[in-house]
Amino acid sequence: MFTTSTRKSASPRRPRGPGRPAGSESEVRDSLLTAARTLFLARGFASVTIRQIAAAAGSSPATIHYHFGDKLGLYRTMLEQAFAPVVAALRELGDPSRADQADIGQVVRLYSRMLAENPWVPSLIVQEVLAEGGRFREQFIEHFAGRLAPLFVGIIRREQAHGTVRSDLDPRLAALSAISMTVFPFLALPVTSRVLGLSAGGDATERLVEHTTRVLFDGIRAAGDAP
Amino acid sequence: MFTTSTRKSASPRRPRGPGRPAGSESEVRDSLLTAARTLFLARGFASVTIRQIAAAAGSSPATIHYHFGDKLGLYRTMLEQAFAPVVAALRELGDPSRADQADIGQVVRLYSRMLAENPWVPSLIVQEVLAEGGRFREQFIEHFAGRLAPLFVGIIRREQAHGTVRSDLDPRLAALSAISMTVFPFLALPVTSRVLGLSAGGDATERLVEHTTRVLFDGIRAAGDAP
DNA sequence: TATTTAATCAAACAGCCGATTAATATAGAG
DNA sequence: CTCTATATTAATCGGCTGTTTGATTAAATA
Repeated sequence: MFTTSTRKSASPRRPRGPGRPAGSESEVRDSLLTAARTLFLARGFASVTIRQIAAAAGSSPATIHYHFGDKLGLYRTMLEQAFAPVVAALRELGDPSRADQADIGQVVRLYSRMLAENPWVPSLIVQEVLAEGGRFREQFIEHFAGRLAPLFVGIIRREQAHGTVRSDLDPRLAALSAISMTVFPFLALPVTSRVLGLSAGGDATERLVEHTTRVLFDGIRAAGDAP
Repeated sequence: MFTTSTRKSASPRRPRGPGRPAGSESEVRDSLLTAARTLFLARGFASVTIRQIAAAAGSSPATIHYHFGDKLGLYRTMLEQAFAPVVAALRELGDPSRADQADIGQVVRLYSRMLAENPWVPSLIVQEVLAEGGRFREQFIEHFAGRLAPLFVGIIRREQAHGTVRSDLDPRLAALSAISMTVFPFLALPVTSRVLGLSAGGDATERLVEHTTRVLFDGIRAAGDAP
């Protein structure tokens, strides 16, 4: 057997190994972010290891440290990237120039569609916002809930002044009811899909939105029934 | 200095150490369960270590293994004990002899009070039922959601037949709306307390229940407004 | 009283975690 | 062509995890 024991750079295409890879553009960073997105948003920050992410991306833990410093740095970078379109979509909702024209039904519809199109948002809210010790609660309150909740309350107050919403309701509780009916069905989908047979596809979402707005505005009581 | 280097059992009351403790009744098992209850239900199964539980109970990890086999055994035993009163309270609700008399308002009130009186239930639902990989989802569906959801739907169907609930609603979606408005406010309390200034005490709970039933039955639209 | 059984803990174990180091290989600048 | 900067990995580090072992002490039994 002709063994060449000391091949310096004998193989022009190593399958894997240390050293800068051939090719000018680095694709490893992006694939790490993609893998992190999939795993973090499905299973939460704590229960995903950087070894799992590196393996899913076909890379190594040290490369994560090289590009992102540490696990939290990767998480933050991934979150910013994932949230960018959602932030953009919701920013126009908070735009004061059109906020004083929006009605609750429109807000509910917009929010529901956002949740349906980004199924990882409910998962993130459950694992990193509502759960004790969640690593995203502060930012979520500062950037989203803290702005959207007053927006909701403001819209309801305005509609109460216009006479289109009953004035015997606490506007904060009315906002809470609207948010509950809008958000909870997406959080509880893993359970309701099995105990109520509900699904999540585009058609089901539109039916849910229509139902939610109807119940929110008019309730479930039969018309002829006395209050 | 008179040093007695080999005292065999010189101290009749050691503060702590190996060996069977004096006294016929074992209190260590109970204190372990109490500590596990506090820590598990606040922070979830995964992020609590058995060393933390043992330390909080003034015991040792090996004693946990002796009484409960392993970490999951302790968790299960604690859950059964904690859920016993809740199971008992909800069982009478599912009792067929009175289920055909209950109306949705009563169910919402009962469920809300149960959530308010057992603040760890919302925490458990978030961390171990809704979260991906939660260790309680299957049991929760089997013992609770799987029975209560059909109960809800059944009540709504019956009230639709009686003409007290509008018949143009999908009863499953109507049940979902009722559950959403009942449960979500308790799950989201860590957020809503800060962005809406809501609290959780007994008075606030009663106001919330009254508001929820009102919105659920009659909606938020002003009476004079045309649908 | 002698022996077995029950209950407890300190110490150690194997395994996984995030993070670091040192080696290595390419790209690009001078 | 040489040298430095960049990008990557294998191997390792200290630390923490759930679990196990063995010693130790009291209670129960005979």
